[in-house]
Amino acid sequence: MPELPEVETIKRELKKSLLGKKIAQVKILSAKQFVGRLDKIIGARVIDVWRQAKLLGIELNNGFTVLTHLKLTGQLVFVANQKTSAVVKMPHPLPFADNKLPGKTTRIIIKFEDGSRLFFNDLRKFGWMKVVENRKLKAENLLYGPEPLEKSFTLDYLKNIFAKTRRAIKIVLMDQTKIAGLGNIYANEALFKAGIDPRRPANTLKEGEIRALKEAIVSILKEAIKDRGTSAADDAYIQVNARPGGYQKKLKVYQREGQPCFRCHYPIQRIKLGGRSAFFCPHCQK
DNA sequence: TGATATGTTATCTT
DNA sequence: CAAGATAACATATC
Repeated sequence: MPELPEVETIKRELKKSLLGKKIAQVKILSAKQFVGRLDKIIGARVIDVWRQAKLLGIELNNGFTVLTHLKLTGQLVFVANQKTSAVVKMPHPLPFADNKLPGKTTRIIIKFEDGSRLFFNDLRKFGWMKVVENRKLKAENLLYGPEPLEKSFTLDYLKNIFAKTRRAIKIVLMDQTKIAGLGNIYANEALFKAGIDPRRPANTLKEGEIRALKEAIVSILKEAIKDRGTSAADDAYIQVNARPGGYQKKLKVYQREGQPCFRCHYPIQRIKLGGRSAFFCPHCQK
């Protein structure tokens, strides 16, 4: 599912594809997933594409931004200008989208003046697109903690937030108001790399463990971005060109229940934490 | 067939 | 009241 590295990958590709393009038409096939005034974006040009946490912003030249959250199963696929607007057959299998564009999970289509199209597919309809005036974006920004790949993500900050709660460390890692962009895949992977049991109350972590965890988060996210994200089993995530990412080959614990730990060969366990699956090695993670 | 998975938010509980 | 826990959302898959 799209977490920080996946949304970052989408952002980089979209920026290359969309900069300067003028929105000509928007087809909304699932009304509840498009929020705000459509007339505010027709005729506007894309001047920037940015990411905060798992949120994507497409900034226009008229003071408005199209915010997008992919939630669990959202996909953004860009198809360059074609002569006709007929259905596109994709060269690579498209998870949950019928391998056609538009497909049965296509919810919104943004058409640009040059004939190119951006398809927003979403099997489960949890994702959304929202037209927001730039000056109202600050309210959205306040919802998120520091970005793990920016300077504000310091050891002192982590020591501080962990000391204040006895919630399980994995739940704190996935709390977007504390740290921006970590979801189930990378929270599990980072805890394995740092050798920390996901159930540990956050306020019991020692300074050395927090340092190791911080280092694990940063190195794993960087590596996953380099590999253009994780397209795990039954996962909707694909790149803007519809190809899968590559980091699923490097997963150490996520979706590996019952398989041997790469470090000690003990079977990886799966438990429920806060209603979500936690994968870990009981032997290597204390 | 009914449980399961998933990120976020709304709502309930402690 | 605030922190923490849980339900709700949609829908294909097993």
